[in-house]
Amino acid sequence: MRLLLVEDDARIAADISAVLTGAGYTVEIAADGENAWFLGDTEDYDLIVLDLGLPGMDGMSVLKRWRGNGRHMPVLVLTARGSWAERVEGIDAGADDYLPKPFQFEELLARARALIRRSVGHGAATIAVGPLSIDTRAMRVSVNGVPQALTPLEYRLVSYLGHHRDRIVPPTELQEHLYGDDFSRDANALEALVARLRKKLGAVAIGTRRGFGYYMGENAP
Amino acid sequence: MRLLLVEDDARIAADISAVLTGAGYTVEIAADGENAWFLGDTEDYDLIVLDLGLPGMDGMSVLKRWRGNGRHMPVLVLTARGSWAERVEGIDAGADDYLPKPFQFEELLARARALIRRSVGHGAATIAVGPLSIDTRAMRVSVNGVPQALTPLEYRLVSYLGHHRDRIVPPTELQEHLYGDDFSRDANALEALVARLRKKLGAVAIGTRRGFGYYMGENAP
DNA sequence: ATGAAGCTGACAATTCGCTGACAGACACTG
DNA sequence: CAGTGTCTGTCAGCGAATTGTCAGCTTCAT
Repeated sequence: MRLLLVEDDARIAADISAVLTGAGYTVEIAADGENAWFLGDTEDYDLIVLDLGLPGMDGMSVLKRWRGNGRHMPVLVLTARGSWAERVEGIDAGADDYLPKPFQFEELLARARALIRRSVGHGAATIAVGPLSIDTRAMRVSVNGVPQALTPLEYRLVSYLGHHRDRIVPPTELQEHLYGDDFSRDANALEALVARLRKKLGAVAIGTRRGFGYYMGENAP
Repeated sequence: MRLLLVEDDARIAADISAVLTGAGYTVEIAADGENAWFLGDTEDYDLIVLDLGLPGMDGMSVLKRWRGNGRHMPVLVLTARGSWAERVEGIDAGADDYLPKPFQFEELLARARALIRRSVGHGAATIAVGPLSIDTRAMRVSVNGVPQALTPLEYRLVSYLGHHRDRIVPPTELQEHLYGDDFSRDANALEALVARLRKKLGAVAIGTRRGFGYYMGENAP
């Protein structure tokens, strides 16, 4: 899962980023409105955490411009405490959820999970695909009810494919979501990762559509 | 189920009460500390929802006096957000759970249900995980019945993991709960703490899922 | 048939978590 | 006030798990 964190205070940004990274997300940071707008408009994120009150372009304007351009990724807005007017304005601007500052990191994670789930159309904390079940809260994957020992990277891949079940996911998209900005990796790293996963979960767990990408779930040609 | 709601703001009290009543609970309201203490000490409730910052006797003192008198009904404390010191003090005073304000009513209900379930399940005060038993009231941990001398920080870690048994707790979450917003500590501090604990409680007490976090209880693999 | 795309096993580099030693902060005691 | 002991953060080094890379192989589409 790839997140964009828009926050101008470097220290706060580092803290939040650490928490999100610890929860298994790939986090990129934008420190001002211009940059945030550009990244949000051109890149593909699973969630954007947007702090209002930025230098440069105002956070609310950034959000409005994204929505105006038809970008509809989930956006979680961090607001000042008790600012009701801001909330209302934000709802109109197209925010998906709010978190008044200061907040518990745990709550940020819970809301992030909820938003990501909702955005891809699943209501439950556990996603079931064929013989697999993915518990996004315990970060555990079971095959026919038997829990599997997955490494963090493996889990992130399964989780992403599970959230986008029945859809072909191009390798480039997967690389972006797994590795973020870091382009240093060989394309083969992903293939090796898939191979290791299939060995653990069974060959049927992840399908390949040659020339297009990988998928989980039903996707017969 | 009979609940006591301790809240001085009449409007907020009415709102919360309506929600709880709607969920099928019988709700009584105490608007100040003296009254709350009297009711909690003489009546029998399945759960007490306690807002701190009351007129008259302070909420924390009320809680301490209840516990001092041997009353051990579950208490859910509503705290100001981000007040780490308050939380720690509350743990010591004997609170069973926390909810930072403002909160979603849905979450209040969920936590209330969990607390009530837990309290009827096994006497509330002790959590048993494998060879460990954690007496949350006496703040004492035993291994196979043998009491262990734990330092305050060690106890807080065990207690937190015990309350979240069978769940992977990411290191960032633990750091937040142990150290509050102060992220200046080296990540290694937590690891050192875990190492010391394992030396006291036995290596099996706390498990590690590399790349994910720590856990107590069943969580293989 | 043939080249491209994808798979796989082996190996190496890197990261992560554990541990023992040490030091500063603090409280308690004589 | 000095001395002592406890608690906890920091450091450095070790071992192991994780992950990237490479080379050769298989499969597929045209």
